[in-house]
Amino acid sequence: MTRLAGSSKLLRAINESATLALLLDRGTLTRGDLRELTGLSKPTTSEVMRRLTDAGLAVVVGHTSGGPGPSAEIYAANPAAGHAIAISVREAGRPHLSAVLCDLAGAEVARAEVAAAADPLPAVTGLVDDLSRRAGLAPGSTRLVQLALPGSYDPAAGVIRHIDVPGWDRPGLVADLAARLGATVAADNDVNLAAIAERHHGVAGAVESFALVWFSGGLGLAIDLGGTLLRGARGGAGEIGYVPVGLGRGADRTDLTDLVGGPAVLRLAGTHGIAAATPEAAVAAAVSSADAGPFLDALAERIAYGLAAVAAVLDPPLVVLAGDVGRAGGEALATRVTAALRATTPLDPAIAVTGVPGDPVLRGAQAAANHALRAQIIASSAPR
Amino acid sequence: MTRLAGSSKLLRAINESATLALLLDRGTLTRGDLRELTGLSKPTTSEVMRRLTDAGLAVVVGHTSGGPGPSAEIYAANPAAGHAIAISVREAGRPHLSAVLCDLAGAEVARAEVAAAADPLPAVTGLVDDLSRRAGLAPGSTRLVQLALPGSYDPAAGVIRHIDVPGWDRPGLVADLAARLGATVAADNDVNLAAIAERHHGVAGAVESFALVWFSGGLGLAIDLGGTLLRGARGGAGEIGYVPVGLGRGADRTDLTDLVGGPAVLRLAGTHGIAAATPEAAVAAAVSSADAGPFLDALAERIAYGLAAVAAVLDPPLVVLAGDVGRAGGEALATRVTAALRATTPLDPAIAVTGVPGDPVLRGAQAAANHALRAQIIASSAPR
DNA sequence: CGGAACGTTAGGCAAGTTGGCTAACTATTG
DNA sequence: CAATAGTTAGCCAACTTGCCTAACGTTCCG
Repeated sequence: MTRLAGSSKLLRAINESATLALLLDRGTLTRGDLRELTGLSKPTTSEVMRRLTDAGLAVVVGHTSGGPGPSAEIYAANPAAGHAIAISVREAGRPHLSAVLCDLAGAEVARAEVAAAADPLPAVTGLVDDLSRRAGLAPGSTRLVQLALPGSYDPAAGVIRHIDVPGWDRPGLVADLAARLGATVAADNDVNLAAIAERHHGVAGAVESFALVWFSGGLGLAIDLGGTLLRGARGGAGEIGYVPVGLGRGADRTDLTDLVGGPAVLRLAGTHGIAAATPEAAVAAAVSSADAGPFLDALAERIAYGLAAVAAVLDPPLVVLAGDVGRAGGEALATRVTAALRATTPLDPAIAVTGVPGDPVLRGAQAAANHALRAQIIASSAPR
Repeated sequence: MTRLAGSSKLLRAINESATLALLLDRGTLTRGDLRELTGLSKPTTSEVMRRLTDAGLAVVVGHTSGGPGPSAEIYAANPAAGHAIAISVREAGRPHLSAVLCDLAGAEVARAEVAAAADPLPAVTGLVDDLSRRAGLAPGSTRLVQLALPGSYDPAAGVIRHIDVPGWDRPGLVADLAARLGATVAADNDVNLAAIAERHHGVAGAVESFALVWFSGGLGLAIDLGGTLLRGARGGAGEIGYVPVGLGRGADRTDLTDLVGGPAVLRLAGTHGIAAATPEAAVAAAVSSADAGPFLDALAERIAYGLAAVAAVLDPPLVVLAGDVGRAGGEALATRVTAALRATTPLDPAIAVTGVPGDPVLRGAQAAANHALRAQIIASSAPR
């Protein structure tokens, strides 16, 4: 609980934050709208807007017309009041960075892709400077950088774990980046950010909670509980590759990675006479061919096994199949998984295919960056 | 986000709530302490305390002495400002209710146990009236009733699911109770409430999050994430009895209940030559005997299998073994489970035995009731 | 059909209310 | 006597109510 107490300054700060938050949420509002939404009086609303525009946080974007009376000014949060950069990091032979610079309104201002050098520090700072210059921003005016990582970030220890990209596992890297950039640097798992994209741009817009299963070379799970992501003790929640299958021990031991990890999917495709270079290609081939039902059925059964364990622990109303393999499987795979799950357990979450177009990880990072930037701007409008 | 805006009245409400919350949290405080904690000035602190005492929410409980200057008044939240009742419901041949009435400070005022009639409505109202009368409270002065149920409550549908106690599955029962009692009625799963007890009185006081596994006749899991419990889409989170074991289908299918449910534990004990009437008796016998290692090892291995699935999804820093069987197993079982888990998975949550004495469900319900009552009182001190 | 009157709405200004702060003062106790 | 608890008085900041002006669309009469 926020234990706040204070005097008139606090009141002013509260009212300004509330007004700015409304502008950010709803886009454009007139003074009259704000008056109704905040419950404040006309003079106060005017004063608050005067302060917000003076501070460069709000701008007049138009005038009403058509009705009786004078035209009212339409306000919006100033899109240029802050900028954030989302960076997706992945390993593709060498470190590869995709980045988007967007403004406070969430609009994309600049975009870049680089095959980076080994040392992350100059790679990221160079990318940030490049984007800022191309967007015509003063260097250092980016207030927030969101990293999407193929690993898990432990903020308590300040270290990125389980990451295969060289140089990125150095302790203190995130803090060093923040110091060098003069910006807040947030870091999160790529699958978690894909889940954020799913909530903003995909099929999970309306649900209270959902779980997103990421099938690709690796295997991952993101758990969204009412809009906040579950991260676990050391950022390790959702490592469902370790879910055990059967009671085997030692060499006999089997886990979910052995069942539906990338190599396992390729092997399964092979036993059904489907040869492909990647698991997603194998699944795509199966979906488009006429007689590949048995392969998909077998794969769905394995996926359903993993989902049964997840559903028994979390009981999510919706499970989204994502990642290259999940997307390639499409509705054909989703309906088979649903059937397999219903046949084996009494739990019945809805199963859907990801609805995010393009690069879900970068889109999710962009959404997360924008969200954090808004929170930062709202908080900064209320000093102390 | 609470989007609040307002005038001086809001300020006063904020300051009063903050002060009352501090009193509830810290027990006893002088005006000077409050001044320091809230940052308010001397006259304002006096005014706030005058209002709180006038409203009967705070009382003077003593005076400082020893230092120079006049003695300062020591304030506390008025324990009699509100009362709550915790009721644990279970099936024992016939419906059985255990109840505790406690005041705002959390102190027990009265206690009752009844083997109740079939209809829950008169049983509960009778119990509440009886406790109130014995505590010398005016009828209807109890503002909050917390129910602990061997089932899951779906607040959206207003129905208690998966409950074996006759009469308690009637739709609308909780709302009817609230109307008849003129009080807020909260309902929660008994294992969830045992987890709350574990946080307040047991071994989970300091951790950020933990999972509590309940071994008894049935099998349950409570997930505490930073003090809030995960409940799932339809209150079904933690139904780990459904976690599948191996890829069998149909009659061949095995789940965790078949492995570590009460009957399964009894059977396992039997194969190791231990005969007992209940699973907890079997485990207790094994722990106290010298040569029952093999049984405990086998049981620990099965438990570790279930925990591996839970840990892969949630990555909790701590797992507490609770319920009759978990408590009977004690440290002997916990160390074996730890070893078995380390041997099979790379995940390494700490494993501990429940540290809650007495009836953990009722204690947890009492803690939950007290917490909700405090929130209610704080909220009611800030009108609108 | 054109223009003036009317009603409606945006926004500003002035006076009044509320709540909290500072500073000075009184009272109390080791 | 020195230090501290608590009160009183006056001030300030922020919000509200009520009223005013100006702008705009509509309507109605000449």
